[in-house]
Amino acid sequence: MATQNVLTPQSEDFPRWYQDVVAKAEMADNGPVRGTMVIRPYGYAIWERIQGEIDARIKEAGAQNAYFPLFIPESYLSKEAEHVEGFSPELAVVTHAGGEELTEPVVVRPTSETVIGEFMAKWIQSYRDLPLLLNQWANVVRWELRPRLFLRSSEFLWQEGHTAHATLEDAAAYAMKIHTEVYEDFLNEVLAVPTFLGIKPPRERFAGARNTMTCEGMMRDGKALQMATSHELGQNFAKAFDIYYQSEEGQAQLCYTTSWGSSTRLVGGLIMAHGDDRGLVLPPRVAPIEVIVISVRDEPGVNDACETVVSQLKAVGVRAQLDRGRGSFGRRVTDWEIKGVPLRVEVGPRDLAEGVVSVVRRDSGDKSTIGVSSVAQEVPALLARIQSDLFQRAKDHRDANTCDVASVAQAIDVAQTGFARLSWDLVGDSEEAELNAQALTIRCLQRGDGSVPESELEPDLLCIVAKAY
RNA sequence: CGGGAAGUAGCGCAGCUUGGUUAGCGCGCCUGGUUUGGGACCAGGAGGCCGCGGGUUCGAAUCCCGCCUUCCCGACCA
Repeated sequence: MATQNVLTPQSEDFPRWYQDVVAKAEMADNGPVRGTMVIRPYGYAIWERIQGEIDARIKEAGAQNAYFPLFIPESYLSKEAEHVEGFSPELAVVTHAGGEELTEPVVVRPTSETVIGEFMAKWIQSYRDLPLLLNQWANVVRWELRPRLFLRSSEFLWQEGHTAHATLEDAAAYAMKIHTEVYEDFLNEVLAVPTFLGIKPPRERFAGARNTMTCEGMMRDGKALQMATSHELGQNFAKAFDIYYQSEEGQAQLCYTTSWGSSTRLVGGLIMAHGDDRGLVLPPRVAPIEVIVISVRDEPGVNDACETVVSQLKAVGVRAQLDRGRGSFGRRVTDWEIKGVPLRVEVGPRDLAEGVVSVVRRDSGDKSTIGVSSVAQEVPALLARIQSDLFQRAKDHRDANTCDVASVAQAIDVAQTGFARLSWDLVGDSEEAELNAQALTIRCLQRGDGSVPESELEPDLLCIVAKAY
């Protein structure tokens, strides 16, 4: 029987394909309140793997986890002028509680610079208290105008790091450290998504920051997605919240702070960076199930062999799960493909008679047989291969769809289907407005060698222009 | 929030123009049986405030008004 489309093909309607995958892979549902999201177990399992990998890197970078309240006094937001201006339009504000009107409304945090700043001021006395390196895993609320599951929901889950330092140089170096050693490393090594690192042009900066860094990934449709961000906040928040320390010389000095975050949007990016017309394609390192072992027939000899294979895989640390045959074989295969399980092991009587099992890669569809006794040896290597092939495939796709251009007009043309890279000198205010009018944005600024500049004023910078999610 | 489209069973849709008995179809779901190497088949069955509220009418899924939600394109954004 011919395989037919279970999902809308990407080429026909990419946004529709995305929604089909989210629904059919059982990742998430819309919540009852506009813009909210119910994350289903399979989607949440992916998020938990993302959390684990990012959390380990954050701790390796020296930050500690803490937790701050969901509710923030409205007055805190107003303490930093740009910050309040940036976030006011999308705040959810609680005016009534306990059956009474509150004397001061409280906002549901859209981000936590303000509360954390308040407590940093309390906790920091001396230069010996610096740097103070904090992170929290939390939910935040931003009343978005156009929500999309995972990519932009009114409430989302994220980690937000907040640090205070004695000097600008130290703060800048730490923000960069997080950007490369946590975010870039995670995106490349775990999500298998190559990214362009750079700084945001002034107009796209975080509200209250003096510099915003970004990791921009390319989706299968050529659009950009900001996958993580790090901000140097200078002394803006330190001034607003009186974050002072006493220096070695006994002087009161203002701190320099940073903040940095990554969210459940990463799940959306993961879907769009690797997925194909058959559904999700998960890199093994984020896959809750790396290997699905399918019994072709629900009969004792086959089932016993399946269990042996699963336990051998688990013994070498592979996340393997058994699908014992209930329902048709084709149906089960299709379901696991939609869910993006990287490797499928098919165990059936014909193969077993020859002492082998069939192994099929989700990413390439390549099918091979391996001896039952060598499964535990060969599968981990195969998974590693899939991981690196997926990264390479994503990189090839990105590079093939990134073009150097010499004018804004060419950039507008190229950025319809990919990234355009051009000299930042060519883009003034009116050119930027021209791009924006075409639904294009400057995703980031880079040096010629692809490294991250310190400011937009450096000479000879390049900018990457694209449509974005 | 502006422009467009749409809300009828879990999902996808027909019916509405021209109001009229018990509102249909496909997939899915349940039961039994036969199946299982790429979305199986047969038989039986369950499941509906036709998005919400109001109006017109003897009578509304159908006509009118308001609202809500979802999707697409913008502005905002992780």
